[in-house]
Amino acid sequence: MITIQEVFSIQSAQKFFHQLIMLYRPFENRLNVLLNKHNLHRAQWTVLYYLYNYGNATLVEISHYQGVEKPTITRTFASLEKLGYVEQVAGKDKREKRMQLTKQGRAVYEEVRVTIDRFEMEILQDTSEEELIDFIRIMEGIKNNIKK
Amino acid sequence: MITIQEVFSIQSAQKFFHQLIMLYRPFENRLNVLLNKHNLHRAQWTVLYYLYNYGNATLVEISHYQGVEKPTITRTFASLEKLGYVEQVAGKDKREKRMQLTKQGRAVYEEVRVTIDRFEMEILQDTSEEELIDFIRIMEGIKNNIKK
DNA sequence: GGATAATTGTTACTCAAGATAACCATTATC
DNA sequence: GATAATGGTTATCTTGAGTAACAATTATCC
Repeated sequence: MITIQEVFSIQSAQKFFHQLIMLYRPFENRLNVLLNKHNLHRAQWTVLYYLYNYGNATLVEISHYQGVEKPTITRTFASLEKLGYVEQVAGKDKREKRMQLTKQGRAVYEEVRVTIDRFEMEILQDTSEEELIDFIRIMEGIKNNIKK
Repeated sequence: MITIQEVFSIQSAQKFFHQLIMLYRPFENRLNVLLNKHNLHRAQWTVLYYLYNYGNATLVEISHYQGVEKPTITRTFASLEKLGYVEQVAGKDKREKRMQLTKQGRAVYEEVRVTIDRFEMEILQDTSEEELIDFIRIMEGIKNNIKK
């Protein structure tokens, strides 16, 4: 039984999904332009973000968090290690490869952070704090529904 | 001069951006799983969406709309043409290559639409119509700010 | 306590989707 | 009519992801 209310919802949902897709690509483009100036890419940046905010992590942790497969993170770790931005920490296992930011990695993160913050403020200039908080809450809910 | 209010905003903005990135990837994964059942990918689907809702379009139109370069759309058009989902329409130019959905293309769109709608409803189940509409409005604003 | 299962990570290979650069036709403009 | 702009293509490269198969280590279960 389809009600008028549900019909409206389907249309809004369609529009929402389409907007999300259409928003993401130009957003990632702009982000990558900023990151390229620091010889970084989006995938590396998200790992730096995680390590900066959560201390250290294993490959499996990050791959779960980001919803990608393990080999993807293996490569990202390897590239960040090569750049000297991350290093290994002893885990409780011989299997575990626990990573954390190096001093240089933290410095780079903070440097790039300034650029990204400026970009964020530019993009979100018309958005109020309240809207942003609502937005974040909704996104978290959606993310949980996706992972189910 | 940084006020407390602005400091909060920066933190919200950081979180917002991170959530957007973290949301998008699993979302695209799930979407692609659905689309793969119909031998489609996200990039093709967005073109089908555009043509279904806007009638017909040139390569340049779509590349502007999606914020990607022309060669990307050349390939997407080519693959959709090969599948028999789109066809050329006469434009006002000999240069223009104006595309529209074929009968089959429209049928496929509508068929896939049902699957996608179900997915959308599942993901957005906790979100109200009002929140959705707010969300769409904010995303449109952000998209405009990005394109500047 | 030892066989089996699970976990952590890697390597090799493939693919989607995008970018850039250089180019050809065609149409506009000066 | 020469030059610039527009629409589109081709060739080549890169990022970032996936799958499959595997090795090493640790947990579990009989």
